[in-house]
Amino acid sequence: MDRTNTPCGLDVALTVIGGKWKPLILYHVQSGPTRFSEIRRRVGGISEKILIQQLRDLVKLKVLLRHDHHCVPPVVDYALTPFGETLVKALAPLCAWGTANRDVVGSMVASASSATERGI
Amino acid sequence: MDRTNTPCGLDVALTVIGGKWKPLILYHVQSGPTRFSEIRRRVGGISEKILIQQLRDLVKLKVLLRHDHHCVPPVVDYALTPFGETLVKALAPLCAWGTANRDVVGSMVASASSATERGI
DNA sequence: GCTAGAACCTACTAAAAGGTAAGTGTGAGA
DNA sequence: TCTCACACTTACCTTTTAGTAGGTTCTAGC
Repeated sequence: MDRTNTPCGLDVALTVIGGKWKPLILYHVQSGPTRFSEIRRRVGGISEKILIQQLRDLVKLKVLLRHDHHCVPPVVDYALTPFGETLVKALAPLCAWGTANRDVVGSMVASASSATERGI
Repeated sequence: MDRTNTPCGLDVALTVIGGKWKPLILYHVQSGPTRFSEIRRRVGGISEKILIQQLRDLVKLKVLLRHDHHCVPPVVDYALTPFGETLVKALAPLCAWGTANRDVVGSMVASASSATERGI
């Protein structure tokens, strides 16, 4: 899915934060370096496989920095890069919008799906 | 995919603008009421089925307003609602971020995929 | 010795999203 | 009459994304 060649920058942004869990990961990592297991606990409901996959994606995109402490048992933490911080800053208004409109959107999603379930 | 019950508002926002084409649709509609065929031409590369699906989603979420002129051959246009405009405003910084970082992200996506293609 | 926890990996499966190709009814222009 | 454009709909297929269930290597604690 190459969405990096359109007039609208949102496509670029969505290649970075698209997916079910990436925004949540970013949200829970912005407070500072966070360990893998800590992210998993905070996010909740995510499988390890998916979490690793998404973290790797974000590292490849240079949004997150992976810091392996090279000890046994393993200790690894993830933190925002400066680039990642610019992204999080750009994300803030959208996050606020979502928070302000959670109930509105939630009820509309619910009514839309119940309507289609009833075949309307 | 219910993402409307998390501490982070981004999930709410992504239920609205998630998907391959929605941001692009929003982008091309923000200038004023736009006809279906005009949106299709502007977006480019989208199939009619998907465009209709996405437009319907956005109408259900009360982000867009569908105006059917009830004439034959059919004339229908889509415009942002006031609610949709608050969303577009919240989206602006992210859009700017994407535009500013298109080349950076694009090259990183490219190098990441070529790396995996080579089995690295 | 046995278990738990750390941070992963691998195969397989399920669900969601997107895409293709066809068809609908109508009227204006060639 | 024939075709085109309009705004869709339907059935079917492919791709992408997410989830499940197992395994690995190592150490500390019981």
